[in-house]
Amino acid sequence: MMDFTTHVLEVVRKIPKGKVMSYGQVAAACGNPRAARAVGWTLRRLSLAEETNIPWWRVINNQGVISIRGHWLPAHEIQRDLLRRDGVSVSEDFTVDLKKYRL
DNA sequence: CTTATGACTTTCA
DNA sequence: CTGAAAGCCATAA
Repeated sequence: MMDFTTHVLEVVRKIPKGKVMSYGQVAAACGNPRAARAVGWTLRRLSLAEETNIPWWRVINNQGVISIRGHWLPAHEIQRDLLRRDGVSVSEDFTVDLKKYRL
């Protein structure tokens, strides 16, 4: 049994290209559908750790919107570009069609 | 062990 | 539709 953090990293790393996953979805994959906040906490730690090996940009909230509040860098802009690079259409409001891209 | 925080989610107005 | 509040989980101090 992996730790919650490790499990989250594994799940996020397994996200297929052209698809997006919500924090709640990732948390559910870890066995705790309510631990979405914990997922965000862990991923935030990753960005700071420079461990960009993980497609954290494919992880968004259940609304299909990039809720990053930009504390250290304009992640929302970078994330939109990365998602577009993956073939995901992102609106100007940083909204993604979960109906199509939600895994 | 207790308190505080956070890239969330859901429900009510 | 938009806005605010409460709830739940994990990590850090």
